[in-house]
Amino acid sequence: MLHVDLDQFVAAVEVLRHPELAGLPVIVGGRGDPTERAVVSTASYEAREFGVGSGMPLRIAARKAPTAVILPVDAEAYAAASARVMATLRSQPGATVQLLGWDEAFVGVATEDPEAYARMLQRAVLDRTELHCSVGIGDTLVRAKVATGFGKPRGVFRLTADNWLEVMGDRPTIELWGVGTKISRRLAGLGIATVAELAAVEPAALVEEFGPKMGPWYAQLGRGDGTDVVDDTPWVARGHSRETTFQQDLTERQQIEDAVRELAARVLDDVAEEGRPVMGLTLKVRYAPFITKVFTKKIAETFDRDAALERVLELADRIDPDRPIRLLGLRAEMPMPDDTREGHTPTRSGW
DNA sequence: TCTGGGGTCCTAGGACCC
DNA sequence: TCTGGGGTCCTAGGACCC
Repeated sequence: MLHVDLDQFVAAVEVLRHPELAGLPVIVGGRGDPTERAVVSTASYEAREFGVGSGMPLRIAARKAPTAVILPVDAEAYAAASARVMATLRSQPGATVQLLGWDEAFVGVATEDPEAYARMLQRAVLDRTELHCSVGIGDTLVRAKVATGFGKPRGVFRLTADNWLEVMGDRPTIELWGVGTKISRRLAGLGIATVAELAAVEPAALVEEFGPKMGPWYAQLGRGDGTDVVDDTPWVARGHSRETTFQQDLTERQQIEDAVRELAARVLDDVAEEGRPVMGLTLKVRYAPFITKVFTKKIAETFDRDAALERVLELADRIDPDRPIRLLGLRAEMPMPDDTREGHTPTRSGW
């Protein structure tokens, strides 16, 4: 199968409608104001030359790239561009498309010449959307996804059981899809630093450290193994959430209650729009950069907005009003129509 | 002059039941 | 005269992804 990833997607969409920005360092993040608490969504390749990357505080990005053009996030524009890209992929002969996000998808297809098919996809996307993409080819989803990184920008790369260790073996485990800073550090603590070392480990040996599911899962990741099925079942959200980071910390009781009510309205509207009930609530409170508390409440399934709001306010009673509040978040969980899957391996998108 | 916002899934521990 | 063992549900927290 193939994995398609748009190159610097958000920045590319902005350049399309602001052609004068072509070739300039462009940073998209927050409301486009580098004095605010916000982070970089995407940086153009020119901006990356300055050491700017996604997830970086906007304030720091602006300091590193003083000449960069900083634009606000325009989610609707990216969603529209994304829809055109995905429609293009779906219209290709024999293609099964599994979305991974705004700018990524797996494409399942039976073909004798996947490289030619990949080039054909790139051409079709460019013709219809003026956007460039990179394509990974693999015999598992994991290998296809990792392969794309070697194809960037605008290229094609293939990873299979035959060349996986040759290409990935000496690289640190953090380069695997699903291994981040924490896990790579814990693996290193077990003497496992490289992909080859992870691939060689007995899956059961990782159970003690990572648990019955994640332990064997990481061993499998090291080998690049996993499913090779592209699943185009339409995605159904498990829940909806909203978060707000306040530009100035909240300190007054009334401010806090107002903020909770506003958050609840937005989240419950999202749920109501789908015509689905709420069955769980999670309130997140950040008192300081690293002190976050979550309060969870399972509730009787309800379509009643006022009833749900009551439960939100009950959770909010647990907020400590004497500590300044930097962030509030609320998540509503919805029952899954047919949630009877059992004995599943971890199923984060694409797994 | 640090660290957004919207998602997913897993794990551990306590409560409770038989 | 002292605490087994299996199971489920719930809550809180952690980790990762784009």
